[in-house]
Amino acid sequence: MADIPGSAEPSLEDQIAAYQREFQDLDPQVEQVVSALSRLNRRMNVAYGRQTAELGISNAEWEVLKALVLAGDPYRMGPGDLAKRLGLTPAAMTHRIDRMVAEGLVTRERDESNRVRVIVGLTQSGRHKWMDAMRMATVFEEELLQDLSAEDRGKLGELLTRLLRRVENAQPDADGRLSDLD
Amino acid sequence: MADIPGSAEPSLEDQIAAYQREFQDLDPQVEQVVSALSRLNRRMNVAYGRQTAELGISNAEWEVLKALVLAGDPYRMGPGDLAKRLGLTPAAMTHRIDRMVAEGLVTRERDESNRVRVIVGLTQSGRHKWMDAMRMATVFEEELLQDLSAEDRGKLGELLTRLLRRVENAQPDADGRLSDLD
DNA sequence: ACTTCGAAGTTTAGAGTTGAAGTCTTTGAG
DNA sequence: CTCAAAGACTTCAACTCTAAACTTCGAAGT
Repeated sequence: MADIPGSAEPSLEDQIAAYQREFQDLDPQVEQVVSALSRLNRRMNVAYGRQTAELGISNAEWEVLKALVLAGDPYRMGPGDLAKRLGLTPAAMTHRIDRMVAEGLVTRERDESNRVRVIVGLTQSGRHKWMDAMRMATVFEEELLQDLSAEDRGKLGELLTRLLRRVENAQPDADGRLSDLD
Repeated sequence: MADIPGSAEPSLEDQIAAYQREFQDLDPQVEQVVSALSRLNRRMNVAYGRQTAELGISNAEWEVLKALVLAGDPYRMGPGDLAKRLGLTPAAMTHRIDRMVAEGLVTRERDESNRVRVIVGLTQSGRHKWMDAMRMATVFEEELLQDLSAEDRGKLGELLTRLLRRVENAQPDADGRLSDLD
């Protein structure tokens, strides 16, 4: 038959076993953490993608809405700042805003006090979309953590935050291009 | 001056505070876990990207090498299986393989026993690249977890694995398209 | 055998991104 | 006051991915 061996997605355990087989100096405990983290994050993004798709927006658009809402009250930012925040090039931001203006999620106006600048503002519709997406996301997240006791949740948050702090201190924003936002 | 308010990346705490300000029914403990997870994963990918770039390959190419190595001894897979494994469309896989063949990282041959099939195989050079990338990755990962005791590492791995299991049971591979691999 | 169906890869068209070049304001040095 | 340099955004060309059409080979039915 000469079947090609591996194909469908292996279980986490099988994968770690494969890593150890192919690469001796590997701490399985470390690999467990790293692989689970990566895989979990991926699955979560798939879930978010499904939810935003249901609302008729893309994940990319959701991120722009998030950035604007989290910016606070006037809900306005310049394209350049948005680009930095989302980890995109300004060019990509220009196009993304084009689309979102066409869909009525944001507005684009020139800053009258400094006519080089552009201001992107959230529309009512954009704000509502964000709220809807947020409601769906929190339901999903609550469900995800359902099996964990309050204590475990706290511990998990603390451990992750410690790791995060370590990475952020090690590579202090470097080029400023960090991709997606939370 | 009329400066646009938010711009550079906020700290994790500030961001969670912003979420609570804009969206009342939010469990801060849940949000802490989710945001830290997402952010950490992102930073790690940036780090991996820098490392693979140093070796002259892209993150995308690294993933193909990983899949082939983890497949085990003959280090061969069909493009379709590779695509499923990496969460790409077969079309994207075709192009990716084109590039990697040109760079000498993999070979492409027709399966003589079934001439519809194609077999992608790892070259010596591809295997070495993977080894080099792996060495760099493990150094980084070890450093990342440096502050955590063995006990904490175990606990973290266990908690993440529990979450992962929950997500995987909830959405059992759905379309089979899950994007990147660990 | 002949024909049809299905599976595996490739090709093509379109969406989205990047890096580099271009445009238009603002700033500041002479 | 003028003009060069810097900054903010946009435009352009090249690249990568997706979805859908297409090609080819193999398997199964009649």
